[in-house]
Amino acid sequence: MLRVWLLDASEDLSSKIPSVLIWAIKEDGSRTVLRANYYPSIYLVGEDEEKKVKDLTRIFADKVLDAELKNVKIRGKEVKAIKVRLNSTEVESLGEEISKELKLKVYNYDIRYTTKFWIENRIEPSTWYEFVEEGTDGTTRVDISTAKKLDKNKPKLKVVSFEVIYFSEKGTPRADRDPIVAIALCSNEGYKNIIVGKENEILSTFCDEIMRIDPDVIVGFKNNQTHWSYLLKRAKINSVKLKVGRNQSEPHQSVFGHFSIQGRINIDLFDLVKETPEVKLESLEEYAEFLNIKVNYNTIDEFEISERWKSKPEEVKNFCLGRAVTILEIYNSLEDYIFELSKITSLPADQVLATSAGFRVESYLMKKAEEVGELVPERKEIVHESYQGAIVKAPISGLHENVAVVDFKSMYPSLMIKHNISFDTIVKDGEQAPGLNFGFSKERGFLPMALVDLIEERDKIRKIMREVKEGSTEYKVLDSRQKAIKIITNAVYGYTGWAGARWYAREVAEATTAWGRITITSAIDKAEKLGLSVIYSDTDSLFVSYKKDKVEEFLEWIKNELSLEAKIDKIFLRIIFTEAKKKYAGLTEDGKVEFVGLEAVRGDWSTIAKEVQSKVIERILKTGSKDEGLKVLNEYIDLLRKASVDVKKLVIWKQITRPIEEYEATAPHVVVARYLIKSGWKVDPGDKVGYVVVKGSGRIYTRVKPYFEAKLEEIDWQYYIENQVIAACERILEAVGIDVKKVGKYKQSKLFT
DNA sequence: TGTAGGCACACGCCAAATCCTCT
DNA sequence: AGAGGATTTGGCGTGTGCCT
Repeated sequence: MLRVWLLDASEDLSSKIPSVLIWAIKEDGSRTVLRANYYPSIYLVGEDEEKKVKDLTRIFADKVLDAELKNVKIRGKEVKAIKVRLNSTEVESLGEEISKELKLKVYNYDIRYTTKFWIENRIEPSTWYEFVEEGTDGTTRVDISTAKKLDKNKPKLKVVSFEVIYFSEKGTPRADRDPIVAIALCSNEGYKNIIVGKENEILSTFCDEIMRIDPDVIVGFKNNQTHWSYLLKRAKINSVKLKVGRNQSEPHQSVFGHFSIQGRINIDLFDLVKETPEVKLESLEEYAEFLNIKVNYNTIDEFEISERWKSKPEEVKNFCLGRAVTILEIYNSLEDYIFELSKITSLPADQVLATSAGFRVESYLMKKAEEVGELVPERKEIVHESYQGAIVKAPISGLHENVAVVDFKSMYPSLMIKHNISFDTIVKDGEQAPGLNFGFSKERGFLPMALVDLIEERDKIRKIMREVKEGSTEYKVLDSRQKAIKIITNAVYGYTGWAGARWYAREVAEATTAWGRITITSAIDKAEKLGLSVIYSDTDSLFVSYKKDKVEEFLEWIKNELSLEAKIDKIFLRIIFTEAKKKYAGLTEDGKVEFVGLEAVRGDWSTIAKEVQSKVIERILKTGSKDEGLKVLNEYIDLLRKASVDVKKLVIWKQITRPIEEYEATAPHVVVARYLIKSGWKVDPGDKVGYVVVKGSGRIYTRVKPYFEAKLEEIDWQYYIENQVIAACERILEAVGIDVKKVGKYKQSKLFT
């Protein structure tokens, strides 16, 4: 018996029979690689099955191991299918070939061999298993069918973080031209090093150290998008082999720009930043701050890094090493979450972060499909018709006191379960979804089943958590797991309405929102009947005047009459609404001010505008006096008139969302991006461009500059006062009854001419 | 390699309206 | 007074980022 924790799997290219190499950790802590034969299965559906089973084994004798008839389900419908075990890892091309030759519809075929490995064998990555050993041929062979899951804690992984500094005379470093000047390496066993010197030596030392430390995980920031391809290119130029893999191999690009390193897990924290909406500029330092991780170095902007390398290399080295340290610390705080997400989705930790929500849900559903004999439809392009979504009730604008926020608990998943909404339960007769000409049968559907499993699992974990010491390792692992489950649960509804989904079902998404609308509408009516005035409502939440007894009665009614759960999410002592939906700010019982949707939480407003708006609102909420708010605004306007605000606070950041030539309109941020590109900087979709508005006349785009080129003297203060600071505060003050245009003397006065 | 729809808001674009200057 | 260019106005489209 062999007990191992599974790190990753890759196709065994050296084997003649289809096999995988499984990278694993043994109980004694040693690292190992196992070899297992695995014949992937595809399914064929159509006429004349018995005959075609014979044809199959005849025509594709060398490519097919065996074929048998099986009862399976396609979107819930029982069908007979030929299950074919392929004697090949070329699943997709072979599947297509067989399908064409035998004129049968093919299922479970357009999935990568290694992905199928986990799913078909019902093995989860990042988990302990026991296998029966089959012997050894240099590598230990195991029989995958003997896999038995064990409930054991994750072993301690060896982790290395790295950061790279490139030198470029002008603009974004280019791998064909600009050298690497420093690489910082850091391990979770206390190793710390900044490698500098000749480029070929930097590269070989980097490889040597990695091979010596032999980490299970290599973590970086933007390593998929930048570092690995850059390092590979520079290694080639220097005739150095970038040996970092467990087989002395180089990193290789796998699908979708992600890099794989044999036997190790390559993690890019940038993937995590991108899915953290609170982090607006998506920088490492901002992310660290969000996670309450202290940064112990002075940040150097990418635009000045090469400059600084020439003048003060020690500072750059310190920066580089500091970043590596921070990367490691961030990784440490998120490690459990990453591996729990990997388990739930059956996507190796290496890939799970690189994939988006839709693919995580899909991977989870594929796992479930295997359990119940549901076939996996092929991925195909479809035309998506958009459908009606949720209801947002216009708020009663103004300053309110004692407002309770009542939330339905996971409304969409609950409705999908309650009404059995699923792609395999759609029926034209019987009870229909509200306002739609179809409904759902009573027989338990696939999606509700999957959702029930997820919710039950999460409840189970949360129950255990109550008995575990908060802050303990076990608690943290459980918490990571329940968070990972929640993310998958909440994304299932959206998945069904996603055009790229294998199990795309607009009807499912449409019916879910339809029942959602009925639900919230009836809740609003009931609340009003109970004498709770509904100040605002969005999708699954209601803001009501807080009367304890009545709210409790209301929650009871939801439970009994709607068979759904709702709870008081929070109580605002004071709350401000403007006329706009999805925007408000409130003071909670613990004295915190929360901003929702307002400029203060948007990444595309200058810091000064956000700061003034927050301060104005905070003052109003805390004092209850609107005049106090106006006072704050006036103080700040004086500061701006005196030009005594740091340029950094004036930068407006906007994302470039497409290749620059695809823009139709001349937007300020696009003009700046074009200028940057002309100056040798790379601006790709997803990059953020920071600019300031300078003095001049006419269109704004004619007088914008990259933030690092702007001087304080040229700032257009008038713009910042009117279009940023006042713009952000005006609607707020108006909502509480102050007409800034009349009361404020600043709007009309030309300050600089 | 994109979970969904609903929403606000800035600013450019473009044409019509209005203003302004000059004859 | 009227021509004709300059400037303003207002509706609409583009673009971004937020909420649940």
